Amino acid sequence: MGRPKDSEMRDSILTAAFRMFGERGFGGTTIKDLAQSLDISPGSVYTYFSGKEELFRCTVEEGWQRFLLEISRIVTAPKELKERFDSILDYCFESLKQALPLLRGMLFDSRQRRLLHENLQLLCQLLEQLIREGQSQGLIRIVLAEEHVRAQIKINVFGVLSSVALAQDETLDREIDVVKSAVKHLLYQRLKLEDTG
Amino acid sequence: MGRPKDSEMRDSILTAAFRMFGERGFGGTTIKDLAQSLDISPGSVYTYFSGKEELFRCTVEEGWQRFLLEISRIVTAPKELKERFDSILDYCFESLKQALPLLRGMLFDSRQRRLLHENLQLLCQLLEQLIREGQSQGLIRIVLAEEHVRAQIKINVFGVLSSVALAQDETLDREIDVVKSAVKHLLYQRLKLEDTG
Amino acid sequence: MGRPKDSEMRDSILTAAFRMFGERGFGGTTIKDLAQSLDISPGSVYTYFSGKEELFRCTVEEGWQRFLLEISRIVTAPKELKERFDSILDYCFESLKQALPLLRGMLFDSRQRRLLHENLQLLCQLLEQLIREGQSQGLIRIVLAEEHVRAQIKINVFGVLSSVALAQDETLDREIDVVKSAVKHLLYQRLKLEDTG
Amino acid sequence: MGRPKDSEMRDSILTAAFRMFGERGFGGTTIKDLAQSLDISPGSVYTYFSGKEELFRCTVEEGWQRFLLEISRIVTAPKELKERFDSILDYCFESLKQALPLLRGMLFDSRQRRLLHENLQLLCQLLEQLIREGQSQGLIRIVLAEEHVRAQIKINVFGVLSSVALAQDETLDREIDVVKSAVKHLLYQRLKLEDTG
DNA sequence: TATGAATGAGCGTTCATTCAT
DNA sequence: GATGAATGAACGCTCATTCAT
Repeated sequence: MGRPKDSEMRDSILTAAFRMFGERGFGGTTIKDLAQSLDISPGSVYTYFSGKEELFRCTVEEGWQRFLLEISRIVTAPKELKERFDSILDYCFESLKQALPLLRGMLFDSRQRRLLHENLQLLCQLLEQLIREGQSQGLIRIVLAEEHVRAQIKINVFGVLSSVALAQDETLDREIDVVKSAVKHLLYQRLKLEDTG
Repeated sequence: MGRPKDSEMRDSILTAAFRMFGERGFGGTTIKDLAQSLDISPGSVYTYFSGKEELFRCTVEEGWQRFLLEISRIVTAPKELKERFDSILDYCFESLKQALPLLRGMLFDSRQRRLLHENLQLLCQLLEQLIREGQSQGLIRIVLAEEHVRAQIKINVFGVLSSVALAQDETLDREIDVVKSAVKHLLYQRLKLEDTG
Repeated sequence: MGRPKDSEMRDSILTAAFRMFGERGFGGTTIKDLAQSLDISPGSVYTYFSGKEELFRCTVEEGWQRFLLEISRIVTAPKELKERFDSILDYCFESLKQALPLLRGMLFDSRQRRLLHENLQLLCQLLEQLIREGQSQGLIRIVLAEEHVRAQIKINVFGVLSSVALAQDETLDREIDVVKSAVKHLLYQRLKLEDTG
Repeated sequence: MGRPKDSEMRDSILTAAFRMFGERGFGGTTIKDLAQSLDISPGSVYTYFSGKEELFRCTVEEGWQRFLLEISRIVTAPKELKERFDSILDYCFESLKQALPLLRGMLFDSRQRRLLHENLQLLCQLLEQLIREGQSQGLIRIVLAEEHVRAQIKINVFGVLSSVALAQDETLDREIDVVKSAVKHLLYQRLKLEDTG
């Protein structure tokens, strides 16, 4: 009996792809280099994925689906608004840290632009839902036109992502901390919540 | 042989490169296609630039230098703070519209990450300078820690750029209008300025 | 390890190879597909054959040997000349129908040229033997130089094979009928035999 | 000015392709080997042909068109029937000698089967036209059903081609002579023409 | 200077073959 | 014996770069 075509190697490839696509982008990543980094042969990649594009898509989709599902879970949880905001902030920045290579990979290839935009929009919608709830509970300090609220959410979400994604690796952790802290302040100001961070 | 200066051809190449890098990204642009669009031979490109990478770098740098110089000029102009903010907003969004292809080219290629980050940081610094001036004049409503101000500038600058860059072409103009309007509102709130936009 | 003899598996592989080489040619047939069609693993093929080339050679040889043995049996059977010619025609065209895929496989791969030529020559020799017998019995209408007889046999044998092999699949059955009928007429003319077909 | 993209190199490639496709078939010919045989780089082939398939098609089509045009010219020439038959025989076998590599290339790749069959059918039609003329002039000894005449032409044309194409190179010239002589005899018998060959 | 045909390293991908299980 | 995941050489093809003209 040959070795099982189970998920061990497949996961190894996804992990390595996750890192390499992030470091070099889609175009900058070659199957040969990817295989070499795993000490396997280029051909082996094709045992688990039908091609480079599919490998990228799998790498991306799995992560986003898990992420958005969790955010959705937090948004609809039967908890205080503040607690949910805190959870989301924590989870988002934790995920950002972990998924950064892949997010860079998406940012760095135009073919993935639509995919990234759509997934970020879904995140914005979930956040907007939470903010609307806050407004209806009278917790939102400043009332803006719906369009402006939406735009500010978007600018902040995209801004956090891109400012972190474009940061140099040496300053990455500090960048994330600073950005997270700033977002928290902004949020608490807007929501009349006390800053406990 | 060095690069001939003051050459019209060099500028033509930069202009065509600006457009093509933006439309197709770095990897999607071939020297042959670029040359064909100018009715010159591929070899001629190498008379003015040592290679594709340098051409990209030059295309980017020239644009950014012009842009940052103008911003700097506005920041230090002997005018009311509000007027200078308005000018900057107008000029930034106008430039964003025009330079979007190239900005996407930078965003979509990991090799250009550092370059884009550095230039955006320079823009942030100029904006921060203006805001500090507003603070010292007592025009800033809410006083934040220096670090938070800096982070919020960055998030907004990067957020504006990336939300526009990732937008689909069909919704681009509307996206820019909405984002610009939202940024203006935010700014005027913070600066105790009256919204006249 | 050598080839196991008397193995059912070996025969199964040869049968499947016969069909697949014919349908897709040598280059178009992959060991993996062949194995899949038999619900065995690619590696198992190598238990019975040392490689793809040997498998092809074996597939071809076995068929030809069976075919030529039967032709030889008919030629030397103690029957009327006409009856033997009729039997040969029937058997040849029946075999042509069945073996066509493989014959195409041989025709469509230059590596098999010699093999095909040799086997067709053997068939020609058997037919010539029969015709010589007819000549010696005074049944042949026109006496040609030995060389011309041999050449005409060859042209007809090769012509029948290649005109059928090159026919499109939709017109194949009709092509075979027409060619067989024409060959029969020719033969009966030459042999002063009555056409009863 | 660079070197002209004129027909010299293109013709060299066609000539080399003609030989190599013939020797090894389509699948057996690699662009790298082809280029090496010409002492050029693989990439250069793509300066003149968009790919391997197009190169093959060009190699084939050019030859066949020239050939069929000449046959057509002979068939319709204002000359004696016998003279035209002689010319055709001479030209066909001369062409066969010269084009053999390519014909083998077509025979040895199933993708080209239809192309070869169609072109051979066109040749058969031209020959049939000539034979019909002979019949109407009362020069044909034996009258067969139209279908049988057509089939016999086809068998002979395909038979000549394939018996020569499958011959080993060492016996090629002799094979061609013998086959040509046999065809001539057959033809003269049928046409009540005197054999002067 | 300008040219553009020639170059050749390197790409994604295929598949006959091997060998640890 | 049978397995099938792993292998890696080789494929067709691309395109940044060079250099004879």
